[in-house]
This record gives sequence, structure tokens and C-alpha cells, in this order.
Amino acid sequence: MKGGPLDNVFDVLTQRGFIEQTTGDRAICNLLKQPITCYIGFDPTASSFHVGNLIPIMALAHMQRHGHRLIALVGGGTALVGDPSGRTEMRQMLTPHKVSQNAKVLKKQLSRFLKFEKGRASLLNNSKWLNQLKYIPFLRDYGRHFSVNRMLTSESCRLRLETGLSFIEFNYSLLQAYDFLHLYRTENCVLQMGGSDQWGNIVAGIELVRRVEKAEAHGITFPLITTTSRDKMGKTAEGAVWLDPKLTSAYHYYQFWINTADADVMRFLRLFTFLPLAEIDAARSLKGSDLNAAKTVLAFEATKLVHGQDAAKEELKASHSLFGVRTVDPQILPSSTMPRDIGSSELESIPTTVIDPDRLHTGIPAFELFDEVNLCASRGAARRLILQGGAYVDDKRIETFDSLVDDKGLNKGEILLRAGKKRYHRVKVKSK
RNA sequence: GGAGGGGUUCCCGAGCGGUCAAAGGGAACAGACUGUAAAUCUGUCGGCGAUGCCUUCGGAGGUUCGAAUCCUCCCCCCUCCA
Repeated sequence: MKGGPLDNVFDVLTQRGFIEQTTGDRAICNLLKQPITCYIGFDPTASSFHVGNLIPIMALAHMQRHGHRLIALVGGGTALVGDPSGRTEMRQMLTPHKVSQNAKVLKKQLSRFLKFEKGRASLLNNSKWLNQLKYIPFLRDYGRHFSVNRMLTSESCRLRLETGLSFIEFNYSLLQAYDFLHLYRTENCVLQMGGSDQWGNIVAGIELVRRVEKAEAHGITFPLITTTSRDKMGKTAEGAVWLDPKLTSAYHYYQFWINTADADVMRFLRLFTFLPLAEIDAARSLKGSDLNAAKTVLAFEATKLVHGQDAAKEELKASHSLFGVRTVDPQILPSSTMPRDIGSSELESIPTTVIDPDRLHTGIPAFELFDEVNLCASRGAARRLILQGGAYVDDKRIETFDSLVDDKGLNKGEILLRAGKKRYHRVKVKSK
């Protein structure tokens, strides 16, 4: 894989579609010719990252691969205040304990993408310095550099002024600006990156650095990634797609990526894998159903990054046995470590419920089973599903809602349930 | 603190004493068509072994044969005034 201090990350990020807005393309491009220190802030308000956080994480990974030093800043202090940007309502306040707990998990997840080694990347928590701030000195030293008039005209404020903005939230951007200043002073950090909703906060930091330290700092924002159907990336009916396998299993994670819309495939390959641009470009000629080959690689690579090569292989196999084997030409995205010819019949990773053999022997009404296994939200929903012809047991359509599922058709002690075209669940008999 | 306007099922939003499990739209789900894509058409979309029963319209009481709809108190949100 290419990468190294020689080719400029800025070009790489641009070509891969990471750049929305910068404080000056040329200046940043020049800046990045030398190894620098940059940072991105992460909100520890959730106990896991989700797919929507992948852009900044990938951006950091690219920076590191090109020899730059990173700071992943966990907003343990700012999370207690709540960023109003991009919100129409006030954020929920979290307890300090919960925040620090979350911060730990986030570091673990980041380590899959970044090497936290001395001098290459570090994880800092801004509660360390923010909690020590004294109100009056802070106002005198830094508060005077902020114009309320200007803050009020910012996009994020204007939105909130219509519905209401509390004073505590109004302070958020001061604190984030102070973060940048602090990191400039202590870590010589000169570049902050973030989502497009962070533009105002980033610029505020840059200005503070200039006013207080008379120094130049820079900023980059990433585009908000939406799918072709204009949904926010990573939201499904079940909610967010999480990186934590306890919240979103590797199976579902893989399925999420393979269900990518045609129009998004190339963009997502650039953003969410490290495959060389030239190869992605070459795959552009794939049309129609051939695009599925590219989706397979995308799903494999994306799953590999979060869950590891072995898990990715598992899901590939599971996918093959459920949806049919589709061999992917080795010419397509050749750098991917995805095995090209692979056996199937690996159902281990499909969501599974273990069931008592006696219950199965007496037989379980189909609609109860579908509900119990969470393929349907309620028994009523299961009845409707069956009525509409969307429920299958071992690939045979269920005709009546209360037909019994029993152990007569057991296949290796397993039954495969299916709701609709692609939601599977495995029922396994408890061995005695 | 004063005056006015609101809180309806996942979301938006009608309903303003019975015909209301509550219009319409969106989302979602299923079927058909397909490529685990999109678009389209059709159906479903509170719970329940179910032509019925149960629980919902910010919360608690009340009026009435009958309340999402009327009254009282409380909570929350918005607008204007201070």
C-alpha cells in the first residue's frame, strides 16, 4: 500500500472525497509537506462509535499513514456542556462517570484504526484542562476575544435561536476554541479537522490561536455523508450501525455494507477502505449487477477494518451460503485481502437463538417463534408477515400463521427462519 | 411575573362530544418485479390465538349514557410584554 511522507495527504484526502471545506487549500498543502500534529475531537456521549463517525476516523488513519502525528481528543469536558451545533434541541447531559466510561471504549475502538504509540498518536481528554479553568480568569483572558455579535450570526447559533439556546451551550464554542489553543501550546498542534457542523467551532479556535499566540493554525471539515436516498449515513430501521459488536453484530455490519446503493459504491470504497484509488477507479466500469462484486469487496474491507480479517471471512461465507455464491474476479480490486474462491455453508455467525428440544418437539406456532426470535416486533406483526407471505422456515413459505414449527425437519439440529428477502435467524436445538 | 398559542399513535400533521385505534403525508415492513441496488405498483403499519376484547391522543381528577374533543388543577414548549 502506498503512503509515506512523500505523497501529500492533502491530495489523498481530496481525491478520496474527505474534504468539504478548508481554511486555505494551498496553505494546508504546504503545511503537510512536513510532519505536523493535528487533532479531531470526539464526543464521548455514546458508548460506541457508529458508522457515521467513520469519516473522521479514516481521515486520522490516512494522516497517520502519511507520517503525521495525531491527537484524538475525547471531549470529556465539553460533553458536560453539550455542543449546540447541528442540533435542534439541547443535548442530554451526561454524568462525568458515564463520560469517562465511554471515553475508554472509544479509545479501544480507535485503536483498530490508529496506532497509539509514543510520538505517533495520543488520546487526550479535555476534561484534564477544562475542569481546571477558573471562571473569571477565563473570561478575562479568553472571553474578551469572542464577539457575541459574531457568534450570534453563526449558522449553528441562528438555527438554535429560533427554538432556544441556553447559556451553557452558547459557551461550547469558547471551550472548543480553548482546546485548540491549549493543544497548540502544549502539543504544537496546528490543524483541526471535524465534521462540517464543526466549521464554526474550528474557525473560532483558529482565531483564538491567532489573537493570543499570534500564530497560524488551520482547519479542515469533512462532508456530511448521506446515502443516495438522502438519508444520514449509518441509520437503519434498527437505529445506528455501531462499531461495537455487542450493539451491531459483525453479521449485521457486513450486511449493512453489502446493502449499499449502487450509486454510493465507488464513493464508499474511496472513503471507507484503504484500497488504492487506481483500483477503485478501474472498478468504475462495473455496471448493473456486476456492481455486486464491488459491494462484496466493500463489505469485506469495511468489516475487516472494524472486526478483523477472520470475522470478515466468516461473514463473507455466511453471506455466500444465504444468498448464493458469487465469485469475485481477482482482477477486481486486487489489493483486497478478500479470498476470491471460498466455500460456503458457514452459518455460524448468523444471529442464533438456542431453543429447548422439548418445546420444539411439541411444536411452536410459527408466529410465536418469529416474534420470540425478534424477526418481528410483536406477535401481531408476525401474523401479518405470515399472512402476507413473507415468512419462511428452511426456505419454505409458511402458509398459515399458526402452523407448527417442530423438530421433524431438523437439519443438523438447526432451523433457518427468514423474514422477507434478507432477514435471517437461526434456531438451534439445545444439546442435552 | 403578565397576555396569547400549543403538547395527538416512529416523525410531520388533521381531528375539537358518539360513525376514532384516530384523516393525510413521510419513514418502516411484506408481496410482485429484480441484482441482498434503485424505481414502480399493491398491501400492511398499538397489543392480544382476534369479525371480538384490551390499552393509547402531556399528567391527575371531574362533567356525561358516552371524551383526543367540555371543565379544574398541574407539568412542558413557543410568541409577545416585563
